[in-house]
Amino acid sequence: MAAAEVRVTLPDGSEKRLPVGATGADLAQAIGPGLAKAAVAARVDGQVWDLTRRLPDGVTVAILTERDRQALDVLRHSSAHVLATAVRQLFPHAKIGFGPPIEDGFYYDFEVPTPFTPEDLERIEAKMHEVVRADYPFVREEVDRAEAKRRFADDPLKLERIEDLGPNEVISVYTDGPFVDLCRGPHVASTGKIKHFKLLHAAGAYWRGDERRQMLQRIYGTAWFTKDDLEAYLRRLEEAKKRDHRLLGRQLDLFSIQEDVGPGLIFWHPKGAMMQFQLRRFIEDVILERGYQLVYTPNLTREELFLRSGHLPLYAANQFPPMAAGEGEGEGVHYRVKPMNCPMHILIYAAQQRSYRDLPIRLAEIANVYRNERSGTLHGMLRVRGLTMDDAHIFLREDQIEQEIFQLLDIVELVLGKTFGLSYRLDLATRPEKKLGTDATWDQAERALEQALKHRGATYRIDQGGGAFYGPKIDVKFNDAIGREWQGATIQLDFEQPERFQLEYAGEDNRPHRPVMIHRAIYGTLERFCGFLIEHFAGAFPLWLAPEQVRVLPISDAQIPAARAVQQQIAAAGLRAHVDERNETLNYKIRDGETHKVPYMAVVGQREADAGTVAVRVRGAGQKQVVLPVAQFVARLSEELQTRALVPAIR
RNA sequence: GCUGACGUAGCUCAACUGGUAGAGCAGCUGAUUUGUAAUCAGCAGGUUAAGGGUUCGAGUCCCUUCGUCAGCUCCA
Repeated sequence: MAAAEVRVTLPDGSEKRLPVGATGADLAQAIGPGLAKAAVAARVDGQVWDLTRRLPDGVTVAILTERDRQALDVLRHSSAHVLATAVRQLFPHAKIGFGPPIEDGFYYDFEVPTPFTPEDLERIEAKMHEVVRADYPFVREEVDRAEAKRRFADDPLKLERIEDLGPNEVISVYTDGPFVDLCRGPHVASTGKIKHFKLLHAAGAYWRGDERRQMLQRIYGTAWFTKDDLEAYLRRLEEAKKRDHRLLGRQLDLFSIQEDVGPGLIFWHPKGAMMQFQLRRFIEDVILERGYQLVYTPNLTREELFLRSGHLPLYAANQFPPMAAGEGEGEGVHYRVKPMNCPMHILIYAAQQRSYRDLPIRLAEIANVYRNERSGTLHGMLRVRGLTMDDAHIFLREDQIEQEIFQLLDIVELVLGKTFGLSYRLDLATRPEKKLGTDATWDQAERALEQALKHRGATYRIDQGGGAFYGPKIDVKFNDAIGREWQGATIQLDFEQPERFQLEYAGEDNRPHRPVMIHRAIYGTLERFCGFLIEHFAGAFPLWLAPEQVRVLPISDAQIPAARAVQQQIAAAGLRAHVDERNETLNYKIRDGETHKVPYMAVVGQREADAGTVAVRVRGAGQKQVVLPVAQFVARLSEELQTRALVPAIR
């Protein structure tokens, strides 16, 4: 009888009849015992539900198992509740904030009088294991607003949350054993499902991310379905630690930050500077072939320039304060260090009359700019105050925007995709709250970028409110060798500054027209990109970037002259090589070369000296060695260098 | 900027409840002349981040400043 049944559709399109009141768990059981065992949650008409909720008639249901990413989020969300359960037992007066799943785990925010110590975390984790062993079911209840307020009368943060819920929202409450939380859900069936987790660290976090509100104490943890996954994740954290560019930067003598000079200011040591030089040279070649022109502009300017550009009202917090002019100049004259190059390049554009025939005009400058980043945000080379941008500003007609975006995406593909072998994705970042210009120009600019992306056939995501203050942008996000996401390249469209500077070009109609501007960077900044490269390659750079490409190792002093001759042949081919003439054993020199991640070591013993060969040791390849005539060795390396190969030519 | 933790030799780390700063690696010197991831010995190296305070006595306790780290926020 139909009234006693509900009908649900499965993902394969088939239909299943269940008794009224059947839950997701019942459905899984009806499909098969294996699925019932593996089931974590149900996706009901696209929404993830607890397995214990009753299925309405006519819905489409998919049973989520450990293989579904959404199931992992459910597990982590439940883990956050287990964390809160444990914290409430150990700290009964802790007020509870939010506890969502995140990228690789979960967190929960608590308001407590004193921050959690590492010892607290150990105790909390132990208590969590007790909660798991107790295997409390997660019980969902729907309550009305008055009831919700009554239940959370002692939790001001939750009360605030309840106030913010819309009038028609269903208020649900989940209970696991002793712990009750206001929560949308869903959850796993019981706390016993959570087995493989670990608390990672605690840190302060503002309530609702607002720095004017009180600071809560956030505990981060990670949780996985299997022990292997958990261990793999913890290994990944270890791996990330080993790749830390601050550590490798010191070990490989690439860069330093000097307390005497100030935070966020990078000293590029000779080896790091060589990398920067190679990166610069590469990108300059690429853009010069594509119609760009190099310019150099001052680091300082009268601050009126930034008033005119619109920086001062909206960007002053990120700029260093003004400095007075020298003696003899007017009292009121103040200078600023530049945080961006755009106004400078605009002045070059405006320095002469421009014709529609000249456009696009592409002005590029790899220049230092300085931004007064908040001290707490600074981080090695990845977030600095002195930035070397591979910057360019393109002045063009509106009808040229699309073509130019295509060219820029081509450059991104050439540099990030082809040369560095990175996979990346595109974000379209739209107008932020603090912005210049009218909604009409923003509409126009956002539409232009979106059109270009669509016509290109590119896939992209929308980053709502992520744009620059003067215009929307396409941000390029790429992944490194261990799966982390980075941002560098950016393409920004700007209708605003041409307006503010009254830029013009003479059109075909012999009348003045306003050009559009594109701001773009491919590496982003050389600091961040270099920091990324260090972590991505774990310091083992491809040959073309490696500061030291070949180390020639004489086995004893007797082979030093032969080794020097080899070094000269290598250097003559444009490769960076040096001879390790130190009075040490071969083993020592090899260990030193490996720890410094030199791509090739060329061992010269008496046999090689006599035969005109080298015994080549490839970085990381262990004892395996290839004996080659010097000329052949040099030829193979030259090829590897020219092609900017990512894998060694000799293996 | 905010919250918390931290700051000892170039690097990694020691130094009991306050009692004269110590080791390994790196560096220098010498011996050794080495065949694929550390040869041996000796020497040198520090106003314990800076400044102030408490104390007979401070690396250790207190205050201020600077910096670093984990986050929040922000972002190339």
